Parts: sequence; C-alpha cells; structure tokens
Amino acid sequence: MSVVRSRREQILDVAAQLFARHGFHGVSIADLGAAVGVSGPALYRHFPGKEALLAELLVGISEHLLAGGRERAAASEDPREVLAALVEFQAAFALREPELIVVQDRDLANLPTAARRRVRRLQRTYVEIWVDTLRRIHPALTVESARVAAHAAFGLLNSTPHTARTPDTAALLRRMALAALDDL
Amino acid sequence: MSVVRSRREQILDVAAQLFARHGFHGVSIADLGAAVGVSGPALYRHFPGKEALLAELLVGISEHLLAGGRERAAASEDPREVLAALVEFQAAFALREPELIVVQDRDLANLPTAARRRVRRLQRTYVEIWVDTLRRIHPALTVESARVAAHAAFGLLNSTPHTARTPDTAALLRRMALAALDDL
DNA sequence: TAACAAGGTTAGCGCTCATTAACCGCCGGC
DNA sequence: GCCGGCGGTTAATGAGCGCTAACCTTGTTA
Repeated sequence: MSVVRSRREQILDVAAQLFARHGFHGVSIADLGAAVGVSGPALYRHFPGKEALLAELLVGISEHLLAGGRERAAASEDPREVLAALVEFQAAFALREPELIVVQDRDLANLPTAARRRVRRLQRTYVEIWVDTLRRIHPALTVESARVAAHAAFGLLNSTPHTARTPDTAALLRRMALAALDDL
Repeated sequence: MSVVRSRREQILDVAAQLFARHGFHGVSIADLGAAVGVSGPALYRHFPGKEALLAELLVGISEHLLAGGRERAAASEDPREVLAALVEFQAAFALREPELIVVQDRDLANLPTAARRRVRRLQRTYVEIWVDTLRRIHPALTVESARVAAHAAFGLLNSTPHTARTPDTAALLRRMALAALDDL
C-alpha cells in the first residue's frame, strides 16, 4: 500500500469511480484519460482496450471475494462462526468499496464473453461457500432456498451504495444479515 | 388489463426487458423497434426520444411503489401490521417485475435531469414511509439508522433478479426481511 | 554516447447511433 | 367520396466513440 500508486492502479481506481457513477458505456476513453491527467489514447499504453480494463476490475473483485470467503470458511469448524465471519467480510468490503459493488453487478453484461464466464464462475464458487455454510447450520434447507437466502444476504449487505455511511452502519448491517439468516 | 395492449405499452414492455438485459446504452432505437416488429424511427411516433421512454418507465415504477406504500401505510394503525404489508408489497413487486427492479437502480443516472429529480423525490418519499414505520416500531432508532435499515431491506427483497424464482421464494424473502427488521 | 523502451501527444479512420426529413398507405368522419 | 391524421417506411445527417498511426520526449543502459 504505497502512497505513489502506479499509473496502472491509478487508472483502475478512477475507472471504478467513473464506471460506478456513469456506467461503462457512459464513460469514454477520453473521460478516463482526463480523470487521471493524461488524454485519451495514452491509456492504450497500459491496457489493450476499454473492455480489458473492465475485465481486470471485475475479475479482481471476484477473486478477492472468493479468496476472502475461502479463508473464512477454512478458519473454523463451527458453521455459525464461519457465517459470522463471512458476513463481516462481505460487509467490510461493501462499506470500503461501494463503487466496486455497483460496477460488479451493473456492468457484468459489458464484459467480453471469456472474462464474463470467468467472473461468473468465481462468483458462483463464492456463493457456494455461503450455501454450504447455510446448509450446515440449517440441514433442512434445500440448495435452491439456501441460494436464494445467500443472494438476499448479499443484497442486504451490498445496499451500502444507496446509503450514507454512518459510523455504526457496519454493525447494523451485520446484525440484520445474521438475523435474516438465522431463522431460515 | 386487456389482451391487446396498445403499441405504446408494448414498447414500454420490451424496453424494460431489453434495458434490463443490456442496459440503457446497450440497446439502440433500432433494437427496440425490431423487438416490437417495427423498425427504428417508428418509435418516434410514440415517444419524443429514447430518454423520454426511460423516463416514463422509471417514473411509472416510482409512482406505483409510492402509491402502494401509501395505501399500506394508511390501512392500519399498528406499525407492525404496516411493516408486514410493506414487506409483502415490495416482495410481490420484486418477484413480479425483476426487470424493472434492475432498470430502476441501474439506469437512473441516464435520465435527463428533470425526470431524475422527479424519480429521486418519489423514491425518497417512499423510503420515508418505511423509515417512519420502522421508527414507530423501534422508537430508539435514529432517522439515519432507520434509513440504512430500509435500504438494506430493499436490497434483500430486490435480490430477485439474481436468483431463480422457486414457488416458496416469496415467503422466504418476506420472512428474512421481517427477521432483519425485527431486532433493530 | 548511441540506442532503445516507456509513456506521452495529436490527427484521423470507421463505425454506431439518435434523430430528422421526406414520403406513403390506410381509415374514419364530414 | 374526399381528406386529414395516424403510424409506418427508407435515406440522410451529424455527433461521439474506440482504436490506430505517426510522431515526440525522456531516462536508462550497453
């Protein structure tokens, strides 16, 4: 975490923000260049194209989430502890990077097919960690219902882009998510 | 609810589906025309432009939700009954019209300023119904926290576009939402 | 010191797209 | 039986965009 970020990281950062605010198609290469202080085609020195830039963002997010999920799942035998850790992890990410949350589910469709498949696969695997954990806690739960519940929890936690972030928001969201997932 | 819908309604319908799948900028006027069986500029006989079409969709959604919310809020003195009715209403809408859910929060930014303000205002008023109801149930809750909780509940209920809709999904989502909103 | 790679620049190409123009057939009411 | 408007059509226009080309500067290195 150095203070001087490479141009590459800088571009990814402002791309996340602009894509979040205006959508992938609502941001031009020229806009992106302007936002980092260079103009237009300079970006091609760092990325092969606009879609590749989006791909790197989205693949990065999914890999980060999956890695974090695996880590939490491996950290305990008790599925309730795992669930609490997963909720905490997802809430922290959603609060730290609300723009990425927005871009991830809004602009998936704009990825080239290969990258889209890759992201989908990573996401699915991440969801399955939640599904497995939920079913260990509630053995009567079907896979389908557990999946619905997991997505509902994501929706709840990922609501951060729509709200002001007050100091106790994290705790509130965690508590709500755990309550929702408790009486399945 | 006639079987023969006017061309106008038909256009709005397919626009909702295409916008949901590909995003506002990902759908051309020609695509839209083709999807209703006419081609391209014929749409200008029914709408002054592409943005006006989006505006009609989004304003329609917000008005529908606000009207439904007001109705539920006026139907009972007991805030817990009101909350249950609100949850049921939002869940039913999210399950019936997942495409509209997607378009509503994805393409708000593509509205012309006037319409965007209008939609924002309607949405805010709808949220305030939830906030007031929550605070009547939990008097210690601050306005900000109630707002966070309301948006979290929307996120949970509006997760329908991400999941297969099995027969008991509605009940599951309602139960989760009420559980999340109960121990605030 | 000469060469080169890295990272900029501006100009321009080709394409897509929203919108407008100009034209046309049909059909209901005077 | 005419005629006006409603709802279509195709062609054209003009803007914006992604991307490539050609060129330049600078710092590093053999």
